[in-house]
Amino acid sequence: MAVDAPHPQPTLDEVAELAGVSRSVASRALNNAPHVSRAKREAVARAVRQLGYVPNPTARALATRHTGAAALVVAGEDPSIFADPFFAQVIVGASAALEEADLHLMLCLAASDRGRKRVERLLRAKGADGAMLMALREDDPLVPVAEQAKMPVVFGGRPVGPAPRWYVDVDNVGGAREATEYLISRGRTRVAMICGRLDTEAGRARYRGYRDAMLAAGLDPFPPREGDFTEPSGAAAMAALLAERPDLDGVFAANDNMGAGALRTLREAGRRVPDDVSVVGFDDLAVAGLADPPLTTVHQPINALGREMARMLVALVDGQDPTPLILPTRLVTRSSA
Amino acid sequence: MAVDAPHPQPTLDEVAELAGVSRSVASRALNNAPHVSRAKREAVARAVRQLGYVPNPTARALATRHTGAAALVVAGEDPSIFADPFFAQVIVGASAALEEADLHLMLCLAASDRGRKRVERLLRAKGADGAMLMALREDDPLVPVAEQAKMPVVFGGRPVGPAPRWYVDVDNVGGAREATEYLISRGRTRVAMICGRLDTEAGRARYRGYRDAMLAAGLDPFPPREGDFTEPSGAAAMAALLAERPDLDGVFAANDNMGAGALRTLREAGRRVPDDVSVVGFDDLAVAGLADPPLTTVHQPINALGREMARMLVALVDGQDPTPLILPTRLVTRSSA
DNA sequence: CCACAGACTGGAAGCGCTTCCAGTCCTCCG
DNA sequence: CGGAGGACTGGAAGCGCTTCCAGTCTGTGG
Repeated sequence: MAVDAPHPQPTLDEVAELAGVSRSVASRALNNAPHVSRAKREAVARAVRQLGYVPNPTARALATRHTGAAALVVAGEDPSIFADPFFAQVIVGASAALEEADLHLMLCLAASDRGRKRVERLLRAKGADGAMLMALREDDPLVPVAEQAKMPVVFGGRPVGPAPRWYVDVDNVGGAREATEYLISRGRTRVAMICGRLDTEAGRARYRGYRDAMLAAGLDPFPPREGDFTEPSGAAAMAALLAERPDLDGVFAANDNMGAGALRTLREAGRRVPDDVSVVGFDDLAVAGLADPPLTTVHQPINALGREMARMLVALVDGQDPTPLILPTRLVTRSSA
Repeated sequence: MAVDAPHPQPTLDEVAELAGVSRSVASRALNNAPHVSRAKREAVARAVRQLGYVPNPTARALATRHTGAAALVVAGEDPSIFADPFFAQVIVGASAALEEADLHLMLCLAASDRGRKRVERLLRAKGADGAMLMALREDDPLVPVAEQAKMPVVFGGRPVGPAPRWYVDVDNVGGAREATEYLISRGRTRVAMICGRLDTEAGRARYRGYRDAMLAAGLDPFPPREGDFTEPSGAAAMAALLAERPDLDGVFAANDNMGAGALRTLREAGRRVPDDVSVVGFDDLAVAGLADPPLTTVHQPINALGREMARMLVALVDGQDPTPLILPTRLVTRSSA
């Protein structure tokens, strides 16, 4: 039963007074730290209940120098990048892991200049205990910001350039290679690739995997045909590819969205999938299963990506020094190849 | 050029000292408050630059009693509800509006018991300046929590039961009515509905709109056939419906996911869409355009929903008293009906 | 019976910033 | 030329919590 508190928001002092102990003891009791007798511990608990006391996180943060929050910043020059269900899954994973460490999640969409400025402030001012950075592009203005950060930073997906100290990534090269090898194993020899943006490491790595597999099989890799990870860009790339190389018999798309776009173009062009052209995607998002025909694709553990990023960050905040992590991918065969 | 600061993290005191002013003046200069001469203002600015000073948000929060953050909490008993791209769009809208008010976004996925506990703490302890609540179900444990909140709370979508003081919602009834009327106008007379969860207000309202339209046209509304807003549940509901009423010629699905599921079942059952059966969805998410055939659906302004929620919250934090808002929907015709 | 660990305790000093308030210094008007 | 306003200024008191530290109070072994 709630009792009217003297103040709208009771403070630790009032709890201490009601419990008949000093503020120090009350504080220790609250954080169940040692050096508090059983009796006082209970008295404090009682007072807390009676007053409906909840510690003020801000004050605690100021005293402990820990905010109790971790930031997840999603870069990209356009906020709509966040509409990709990929991020939602990362968030679910990260959120669960942070919850275990009792950290809150601050989500920063750093698309605009203003947004980036705010992230910079946050990182330099210790507005959180740590940060996870995702979707950085080549020469992303957030890279120097990350270096200036006054807190640990974990990258989700390596940025282009030298690998950072801490990151979690997915085996993009291996996944792309496997996808391409699969197409080749199905007898495809003229396999094109619709790349993702080549100013992202994922985009590059997936093309590398494709090229490696093609070369290893003694086939000619197609030059990179760049899309921007969206469905329309995949459709457009497919159309261009078809015009240039009408004889192609396989396509590896750097993600499912573009794969779905490719399927649409192929359908409209009257090519049968997989009979005339086989298609493989990457990501294994819902769209892959919904596409027509359902898209064979490279599954990446997105949820785990978020979870491991968060865990790594928690370890760092705890003063440990975790090692980078690369998560495995796996081919999921459906009917498009 | 960065200069080594005396402390790893310079404080306002050091800035003041370097600028040769008192801390009060430095503080005022920083927040460009009045009563600071031009000269000192500049001196402070110079010192800030020289020291690379960034104010500590926590200390500021403690002093001002404003955290500078707003919480967006997504209820639901299963974290995977968040995978619905709907939320990503809300976030993009809310994030942009919060950015304008210079508030950070804390994202709380309150699916687990533990998660709810943390939300409760956050709301009762003033861990943020305000909160936006979404996806509450009937008798959601978060409703009482919201009432105890020591901060303004805006609801995204009315919860079941009495309307809260502040909310932003979409015209679910009107949208559903329009969708149903459209089906009827296309000559459909045996129109079934695949409802969303009826323990949500959106689920109920959309069924109400459907029923209203049917009755107004002198047709018999089907009893509610409940799904849970996912694609498989839509497919299952469609199968059940087909078994029960093989003669149906129209289906209104309470969202696009279920609409897509219905399309799949219809295709597998050999029914032609829209020739044999017309289908209309709700949401106008990407899946609607990607479905086969592309889904006619009720567009709801999801981005605006997030934006307006955030704006309303900002107004409340500023001490204003905004009025609830209901956003209009609009029918988007594609080829499924 | 006394000295001494060791468990408790509470006073006090912060954490870094805002803001009230009493004072100082000008300037301008009557 | 005196005094009333104003514009500035900086000292000091918080915001609510943690934590160091010196002191108190046990109980125990010698």
